[in-house]
Amino acid sequence: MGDLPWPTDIDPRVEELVTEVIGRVADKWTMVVLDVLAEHGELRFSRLAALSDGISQKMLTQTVRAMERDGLVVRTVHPVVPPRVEYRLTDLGISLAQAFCGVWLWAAANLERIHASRDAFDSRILP
Amino acid sequence: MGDLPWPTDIDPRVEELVTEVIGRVADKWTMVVLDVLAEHGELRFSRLAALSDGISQKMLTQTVRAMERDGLVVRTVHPVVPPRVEYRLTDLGISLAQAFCGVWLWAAANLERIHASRDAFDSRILP
DNA sequence: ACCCATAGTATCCTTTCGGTAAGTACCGAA
DNA sequence: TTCGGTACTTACCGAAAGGATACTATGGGT
Repeated sequence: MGDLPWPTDIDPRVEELVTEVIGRVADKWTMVVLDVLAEHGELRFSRLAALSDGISQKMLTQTVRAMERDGLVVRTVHPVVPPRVEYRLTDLGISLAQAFCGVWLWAAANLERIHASRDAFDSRILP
Repeated sequence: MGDLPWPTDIDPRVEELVTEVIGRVADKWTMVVLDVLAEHGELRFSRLAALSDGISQKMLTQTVRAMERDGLVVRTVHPVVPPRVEYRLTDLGISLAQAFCGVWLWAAANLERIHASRDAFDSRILP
């Protein structure tokens, strides 16, 4: 085994950093926001909230700030009243969205297998 | 905008299910275990624990059980004493590992950009 | 003088996460 | 008879995530 199509001989120090970055970035809301911004381009806060189904204002602010810090989105504040703030992906954010595309497609393609497996597992252990 | 290289016209009901699956699967420990099993093939519980750096016994049991339920790993119990339990990825698990490969490579390739962005962000808002 | 809209903060509170530590079952070896 | 080795399970507890709600700042319109 170990013959998967990617390098396995990575510096463990780098591996640790990568794990940390993935843990940060592979969060539910980050992926949703990433997806929404990838599909719709630049969006204002309230529109982004409406499109990110189920997110709370607090979580959206938090998510989008962390993404800005990581260089995934740019946040443009227009000094007007009422406030107008626009969010869009950076090149880095777009490249991450493309990387996640594989996971997204995998999930879509295997939805039924996963649910079938869950049902089988549950009826195996519960009466 | 919206000209990203994947379909955007998905049934919202499916989209919701996909989000749920991704949320389930894109968990820190699941990704670590997935990676370890992809690299090492079949492993016993204690070896898997040792290779999944930083995980507790409880979390490993929990993670691996959820993965079994979702059909990502098979758990083989050998009825011997002391107990011997082996874990390996299913085809579904392997395909997920491959899908995440893109994210992994992205993280490895952009580590420095991310940390640079964080440093810049932090020195911009903190004194 | 008052109201509105937007993009937040701040606060409270509940749920979940996750670590430690202890207990369990089993049988063969000493 | 007691010990050891493996793979758990259970109980407990503090930390952190995350939802709901209320509050803030601002200036233009009426």
